[in-house]
Amino acid sequence: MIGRTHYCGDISEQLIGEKVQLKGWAQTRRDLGQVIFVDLRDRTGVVQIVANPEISQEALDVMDTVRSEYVLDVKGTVVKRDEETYNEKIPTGTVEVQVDEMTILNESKPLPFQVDGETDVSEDVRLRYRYLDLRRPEMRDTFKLRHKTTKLIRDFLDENDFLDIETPMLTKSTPEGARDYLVPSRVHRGEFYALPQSPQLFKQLLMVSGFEKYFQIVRCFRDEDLRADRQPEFTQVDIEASFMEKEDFLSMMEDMMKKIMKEVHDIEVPTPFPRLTYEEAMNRYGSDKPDTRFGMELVELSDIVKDSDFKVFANAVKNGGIVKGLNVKGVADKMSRKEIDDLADFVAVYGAKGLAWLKVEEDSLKGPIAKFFTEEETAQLRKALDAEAGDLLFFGADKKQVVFDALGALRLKFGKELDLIDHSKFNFLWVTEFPLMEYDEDEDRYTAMHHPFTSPMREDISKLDSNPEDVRAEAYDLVLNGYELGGGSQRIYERDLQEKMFAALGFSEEEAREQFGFLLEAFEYGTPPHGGIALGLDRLIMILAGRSNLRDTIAFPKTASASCPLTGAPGEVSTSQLDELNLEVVQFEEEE
RNA sequence: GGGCCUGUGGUGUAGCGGUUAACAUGCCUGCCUGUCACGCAGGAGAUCGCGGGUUCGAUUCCCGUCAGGCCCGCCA
Repeated sequence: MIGRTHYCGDISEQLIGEKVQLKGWAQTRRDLGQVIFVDLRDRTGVVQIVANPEISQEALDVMDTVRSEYVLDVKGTVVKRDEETYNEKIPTGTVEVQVDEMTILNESKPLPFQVDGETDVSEDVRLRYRYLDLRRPEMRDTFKLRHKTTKLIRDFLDENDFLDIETPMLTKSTPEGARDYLVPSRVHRGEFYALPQSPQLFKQLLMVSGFEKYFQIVRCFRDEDLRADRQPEFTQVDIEASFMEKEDFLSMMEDMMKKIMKEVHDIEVPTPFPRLTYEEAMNRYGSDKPDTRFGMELVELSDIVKDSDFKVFANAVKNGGIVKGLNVKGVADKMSRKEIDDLADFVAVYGAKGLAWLKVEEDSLKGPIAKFFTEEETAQLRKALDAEAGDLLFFGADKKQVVFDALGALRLKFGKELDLIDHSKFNFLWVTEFPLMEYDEDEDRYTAMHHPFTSPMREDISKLDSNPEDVRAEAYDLVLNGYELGGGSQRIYERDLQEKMFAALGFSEEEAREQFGFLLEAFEYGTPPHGGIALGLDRLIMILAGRSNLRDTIAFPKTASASCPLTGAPGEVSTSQLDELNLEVVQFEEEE
């Protein structure tokens, strides 16, 4: 090591008596007059250094001027502490370094917030001074974990013959999918590059190229509104393989996740991962990314209530919708009428027009809608919902999607609030058999749920023309603890099937050529069967690090409005820059 | 695009139609040879996000706006 003999975190009882040289930051100073302690921190940890006049008056005088976050160069001797002065809170707490000689390499202004303390600082301030925020051990550890994970992924894929190949950041805008970030071209006036939403098309071209196994840990960009688990630029582990059977591919991905869990958390994740079809996931959890760390599944009740006197239920079924129930165990007496009524507002954001409920008593159901049900219906409801006295039952009756969304969200809300979630669990699962396409009412056509190159399941191909919404895709999402970690699919590689797909999506051959011509052309030159997946690395790290905020896993993230408090991005540019690009900023006014 | 929440010394919070705007921590000065979130004594530090309105009087109530957060739409 140059300039230092050890890292702070390495100082241990093995080194007692040795002269060491350390460099780092002064975390806290405790000045007792004739003896001064400083906790010296580097990226490995903290060790106490001590100065007193018996060792060196000069060092003591320097220590006297040290303040928080001064950068120090310390030479001294490792000594064992008296037993009654051990500090059990730090790994180096049984030893300390007696300072012979100390240089202040740099000073620090008083900090906008304390680096050593808890995270009781607003995120706004943390992001403005991100470089200080990142000094906090908790943050440092997250990025060590991130490095370790990406290294594991690279090593694993390398061992499995995958090649890391880069793809362009400046590429062509395609109309499908998310909104693109655009980059104006100076050379080609009036034209724009787009930053990639993912390297999807390029990785398929690399399959045509014959690389057979490709991966990349790559930045992707989507200009859509943000969420706690969404950033405008994010990192994908992008993987594609030729000639691999789907089952082999999924099992390899399972091995990769298994290895990560073993190395990072020393947890044995059982493989193969459980699988749910999309339909089953929606029916049981009201979500295509179910959190299976707790039960409380949705219960199908349409058949029981389809002829009931409660018109809301009966009509929902009559109009092609469904009725589902959710049994929240044992809370009937813990929730006030107002708390229950407020839940109607909670589900309203998902389009639910109300939230029916019943309290379960020893031999009856109680609540405003109880009177509508016959004895037989009541008995069937109790049985279907496994209702016991003290339970609170909620019902959703509407179009399928509304019921799924509303009850799915309600289930998660109760799961969290009733503390039903075992946070030591890592529940991986595959969700399969997604619909190939969904109807887009705005555009009045079907759009690909994944993307237009996702292969339909063989047995559903015949339905492409007649019942496109019933065609299932050869696609799979990897879900962990209620987060979608990533999604992939087997791709279409046969020309006639691709044409059928485009036709089902309402593309003419010319339109398809126009938008994806280069890929279609490539597909005419010997395309191997292939498929792959893209995993959200930031989300994976977020879950591994036990965070609920994606920003904590990204060194320099953006705020919810996609700006950067540290750099001030985005910002205006000079008129000469605009001139070069042949761009003009028009005055924007509120539109009607 | 829509909804909800937040904005008070550097930081984190309290507060109220009329206050000397409170507390903790940090900062500065002094004292202290075993602290470890050291302690003790003293001190400095706030146009209460910004603009407008209501009012005799607004940090407090109302409207707008900006910034941040969460959610729906959007996004795989």
